[in-house]
Amino acid sequence: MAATIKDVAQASGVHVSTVSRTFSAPHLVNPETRNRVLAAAEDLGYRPNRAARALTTGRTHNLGLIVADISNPFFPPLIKAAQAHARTRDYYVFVADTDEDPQVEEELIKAFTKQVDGLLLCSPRLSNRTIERLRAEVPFVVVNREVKGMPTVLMDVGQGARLAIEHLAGLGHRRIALISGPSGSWTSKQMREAAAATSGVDLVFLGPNAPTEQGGLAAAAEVTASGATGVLAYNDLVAMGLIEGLHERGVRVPADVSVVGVDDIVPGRLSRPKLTTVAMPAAAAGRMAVDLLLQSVGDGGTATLATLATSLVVRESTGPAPL
Amino acid sequence: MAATIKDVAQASGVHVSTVSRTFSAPHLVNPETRNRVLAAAEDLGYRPNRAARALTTGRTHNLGLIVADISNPFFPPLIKAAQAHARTRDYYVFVADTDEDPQVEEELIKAFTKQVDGLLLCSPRLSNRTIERLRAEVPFVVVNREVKGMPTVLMDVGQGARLAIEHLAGLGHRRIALISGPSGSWTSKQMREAAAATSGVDLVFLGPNAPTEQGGLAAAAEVTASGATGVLAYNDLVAMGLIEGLHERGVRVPADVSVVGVDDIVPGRLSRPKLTTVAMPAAAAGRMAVDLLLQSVGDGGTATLATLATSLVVRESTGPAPL
DNA sequence: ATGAAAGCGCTAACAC
DNA sequence: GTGTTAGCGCTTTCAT
Repeated sequence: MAATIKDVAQASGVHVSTVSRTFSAPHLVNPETRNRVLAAAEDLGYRPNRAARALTTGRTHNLGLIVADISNPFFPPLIKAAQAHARTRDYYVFVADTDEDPQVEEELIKAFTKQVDGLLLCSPRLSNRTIERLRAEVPFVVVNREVKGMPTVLMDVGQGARLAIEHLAGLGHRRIALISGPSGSWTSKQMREAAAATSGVDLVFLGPNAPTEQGGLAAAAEVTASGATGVLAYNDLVAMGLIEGLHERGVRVPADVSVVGVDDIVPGRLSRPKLTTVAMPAAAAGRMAVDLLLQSVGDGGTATLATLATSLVVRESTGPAPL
Repeated sequence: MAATIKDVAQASGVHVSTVSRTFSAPHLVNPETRNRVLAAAEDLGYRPNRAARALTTGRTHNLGLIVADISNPFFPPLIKAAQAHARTRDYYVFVADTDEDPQVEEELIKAFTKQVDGLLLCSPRLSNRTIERLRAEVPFVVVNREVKGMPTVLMDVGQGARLAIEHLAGLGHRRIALISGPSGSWTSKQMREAAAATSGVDLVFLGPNAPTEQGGLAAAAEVTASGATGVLAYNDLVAMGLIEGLHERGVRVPADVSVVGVDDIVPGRLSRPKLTTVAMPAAAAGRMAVDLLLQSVGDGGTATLATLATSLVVRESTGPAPL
């Protein structure tokens, strides 16, 4: 059995409360006793039981992060940034993957409840109603989706989509296809609306599609059939899959069709052709989300909305429209 | 405040122990009372506090999974498989990323302690000695590394490396470069030893290298300088970076040099040329690790060693040696 | 500066 | 079948 506070108290000849103080309010205890306690603790390999501590304090100093698909390269930078940032605030973040399953997502939220002080919901697949209901159990901040009355971190894909389409239009493309993601996706909706607001180009909407390489691969046929020479894909994974699919059909990128992705994931920077993309500030979003969450944990939940700007990174997958 | 067991007891006119039983041993309570309790619980939105429960039972029904770099595509399938498998056993797994930092790794282990029943250490960067010491605090199973006296899941990279080199040799390559990973890597060592045991080829050892695309990119110069026409890279990421670096120098793959990776990550299946690679059974390893951990949690820790076979997947990045 | 005692939410004997 | 009583490991008044 691991040593408990009692063992340390006994070994150092003081009462448990003194041991407790030594760890949570060292300044309140006589340096001499403190050293004795510390020595005994060291000796026994004692570490405070965080779960037990949480039971009395109501604070676990843990944060949970729930993500739909950990294998999407978009998330790791967000996760890492969140973890690193939380650490500076003396918090740990534990991650769980829902595998895109709303039911699993709900279960995970419940499993996390009471073991964390708050939850980061990244691109949640749950309905707004469910999210609002679950909210009573544990503080949330939602990333990449708008849920009213809740702290939220958004990345301005609408702006990014606009940039991308202007870039394509500037290159002479007159017919542009938009490949959307999963049907309920907030991001897709934003992109669609932003695209619809631009003028001077012919828009065709394709999808819905799986937000993966497979989804992009599958969309290749539709794209060629659409007659579009420019494509804005739901995300980089889709864009890369699409490029592959186009390649298989003998369509060259960017000579025949230009494609731009969204996210700016690492593989897109190393693929051939290197992907032109709307860069999402994933790391900044992770940090911001932690900040909002900690703040909301502290004050009981102000519904701040943070919107982060996006930018366009032009690389090799876009070029002049064919004549 | 969320409802506690006491509230439910009060609301349903029974004692807390009865409420407790309705949740942890329903068959021991009269169906009638049970329903009354359940109704009250439902009504108050009560859910047992898992942390408090753990305090008395000693079982959290959580598992922790610690990984060096969550952005390496090798891990997500392992993580997902572990999670899914654990769920069937009524366990949840929470993930943390050490960012390749041993110090962070140790901190995370300590943070997890007492909040999980056991830990999955994937490709740990800690020294064996530290791992053995920390082991007293929480049960481990180690994946992708040999630590004596501890439950371990290994993938037989040695065998895979042999396969890869034979494949290359069969293609006529006489000079083969081996790009190793981080200096302390167990995997690198296995590969090196297996390679050294093969005959009939000229081996050159390159590295150590970062286990990432950047590492591969950086190794391109060494590879061309080495005069090798065949390369076995530490992992797929390195292989892909290398191919990119080779491409930048005008070296064609596989026409001029053949490269094989290790892992069989998804991006490698979609890159150009599609990567020939040693497939690691990541999902199976995840499931196996959970099994071993749960078993070791149950019986106090038998040090089973599971070694999973690897195989060679030949795709497009390898071809006949140039004349 | 330290001790005593109550209690966080829950389970687990042990009675009845 | 259900209530009673401890107690898990820790923090936190309140005394002293």
